[in-house]
Amino acid sequence: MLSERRLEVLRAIVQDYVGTEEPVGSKALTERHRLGVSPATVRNDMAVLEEEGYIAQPHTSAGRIPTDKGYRLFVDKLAGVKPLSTPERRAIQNFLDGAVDLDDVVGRTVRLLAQLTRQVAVVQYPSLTRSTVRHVELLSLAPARLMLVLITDTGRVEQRLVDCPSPFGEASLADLRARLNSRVVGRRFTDVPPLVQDLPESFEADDRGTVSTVLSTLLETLVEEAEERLMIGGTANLTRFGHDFPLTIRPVLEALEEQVVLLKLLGEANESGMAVRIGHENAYEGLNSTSVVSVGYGSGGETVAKLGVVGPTRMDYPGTMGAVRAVARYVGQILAES
Amino acid sequence: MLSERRLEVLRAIVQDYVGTEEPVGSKALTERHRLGVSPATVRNDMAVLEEEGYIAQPHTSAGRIPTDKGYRLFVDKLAGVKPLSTPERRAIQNFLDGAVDLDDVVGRTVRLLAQLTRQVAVVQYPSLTRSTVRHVELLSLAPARLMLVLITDTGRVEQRLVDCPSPFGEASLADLRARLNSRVVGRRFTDVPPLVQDLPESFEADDRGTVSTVLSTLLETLVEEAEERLMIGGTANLTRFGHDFPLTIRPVLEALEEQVVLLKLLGEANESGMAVRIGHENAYEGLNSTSVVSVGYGSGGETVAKLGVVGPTRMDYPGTMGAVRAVARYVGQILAES
DNA sequence: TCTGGCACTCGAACACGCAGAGTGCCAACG
DNA sequence: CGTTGGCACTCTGCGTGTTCGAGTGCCAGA
Repeated sequence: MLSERRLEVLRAIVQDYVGTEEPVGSKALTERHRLGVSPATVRNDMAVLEEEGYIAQPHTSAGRIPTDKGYRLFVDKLAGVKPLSTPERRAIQNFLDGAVDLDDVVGRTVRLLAQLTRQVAVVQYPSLTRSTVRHVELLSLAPARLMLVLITDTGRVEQRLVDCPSPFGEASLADLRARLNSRVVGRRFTDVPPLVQDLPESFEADDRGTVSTVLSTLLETLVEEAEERLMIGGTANLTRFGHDFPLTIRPVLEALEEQVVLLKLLGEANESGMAVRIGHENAYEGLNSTSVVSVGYGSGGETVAKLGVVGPTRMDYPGTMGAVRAVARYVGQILAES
Repeated sequence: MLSERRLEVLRAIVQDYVGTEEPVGSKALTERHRLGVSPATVRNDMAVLEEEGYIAQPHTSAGRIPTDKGYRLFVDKLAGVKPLSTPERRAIQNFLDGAVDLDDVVGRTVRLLAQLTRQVAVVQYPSLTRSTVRHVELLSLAPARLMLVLITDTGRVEQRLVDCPSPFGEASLADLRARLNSRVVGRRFTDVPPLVQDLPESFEADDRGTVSTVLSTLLETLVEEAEERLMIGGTANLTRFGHDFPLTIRPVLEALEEQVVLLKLLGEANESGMAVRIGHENAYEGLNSTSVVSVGYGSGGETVAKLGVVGPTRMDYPGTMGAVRAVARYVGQILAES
């Protein structure tokens, strides 16, 4: 176990490096932090920290920079979550309150998060899997063509065209609509399949084919939506990375276009709290030099989706975590209200 | 007017520069193109071209690179649109045919375009302004709360919550739904307002407030959708820009996040054909070192939206224009089928 | 009008030297 | 034993000077 002072030295290194983006040496450390010891002592401590793998030197005779392991220790033991200032909180709330629909909520959230953290923001649309059905609507577009519209309690709407095997009368349509709704409204998506399985049987032989088709389209929609949507913003912040440009930024941009990768990444967020994945802790190779801070959000204690930011491992963790948490909280509130 | 050979020299310069990304000199030109004259002659021609503003030297004693004006001439007079190969066409069609809904069509289109041109692709969702109404649905969520769902002929669905000033019975609801649909189905969005203006009058006094609210929400939806949605892809291709990185890429990323800017940009696409905006021809400053190739697409001769790519001014214009045009054509077909 | 030749210019690449920052180690001190 | 000051060493970064080569402009001649 590292002594108290050595931890303090590590904290100082992380803070300075995050601020200056330059390797930090022993002398500068003692000047900028009240460690109460001389540079020589700090040097000894640094040697130990390096041996343990918490810090490293880019080249001989340069200052030290934290390793992924060092950041990990910093996040776990040395840093709190920095709460936002009251004006910041107020600004968040005002900004989010202006949203008119779900797209707008997500859009505003992503811009807000990007601006607040000055990093790339990723927001997942509220998940359908956890949602409940608010309404199912069936519309007749042509004699043998229906449109199925599904409305969720998070305000999301999905529509599908259905080609019927045989013409379907208005009366049957109204009947199906009524029965379908009475069975599934208020139910969770995952609970729906068994509830509608026997529906075709109660219809006339002529209509059974169509009813089955409608049902399978409905179930398909639920499943397909497990592949969920994302919104991304703040990519211009990537240019702040600094030195070794194209090499760093390219794989990140590529990763951001791979929705699957991002969803997996967000998915790793711990159910309860916030997840911080640092550098190589990210399974996806392109993000090995970035950290991902993610958290779930939702209304009424239930997590309906995740959001987070992607930035350089050299980021202001307390501030970022504070911003991410605060935004998630307010989005949850907004969703609960609508 | 420039002589035939000088135009030929300009074409050669553009082609070589696009290929090599390096300033091209007189000697290299004569080696790589059968111009039939000596380097010295080419030098004289280059001096003229430079005087006229078609090419420039980065520094004295470097080769020449085309200016925006040079590219303009190249695009207008010297280059055709390079048609895609048959396998390419087939690949496009196969790829787009797999789409299941509108989101998917747009998503696939953007990926396709980015991959084909190796540049940033921008695709606008089919516009509502030009669309017609396929169906309006009203659902009762609570005694004084409705949901308005609007379905367009391009398969797009928009929903809005409506808080009623007074409770609204099922009978009135059905009545309103029927009358509304009989008036607006098949109509263009822009034609709708006058058609529904007198609707409230035909309802009971108690319900007029609600009917007005519903109508204004509907009209609002139409207007709001003038602010249309976009999908963007292929941003990782920006890293191919090369040398002077952060300076070039940053404003482009910023522009890409400003949907308003992009919409305006696409909007400039000529009704009939393709638009190519080169460098400083772009009104938006951040895109001064890029070119935008855009074109409208739609089903049945009608343009419902635009799509295009953003890339360095040093791009393969014939190839890019060919790809953009081909993709637009196939997307139009797909939309017409669904 | 085109061509070959020639002097000139300028940027890229490389070597050199210097200053500054930072380290590791050691001996001395409390 | 932990801490401290001192010292020699090792790098990187930067500015300078030099060379090399590509490319130009101009001119005289075909």
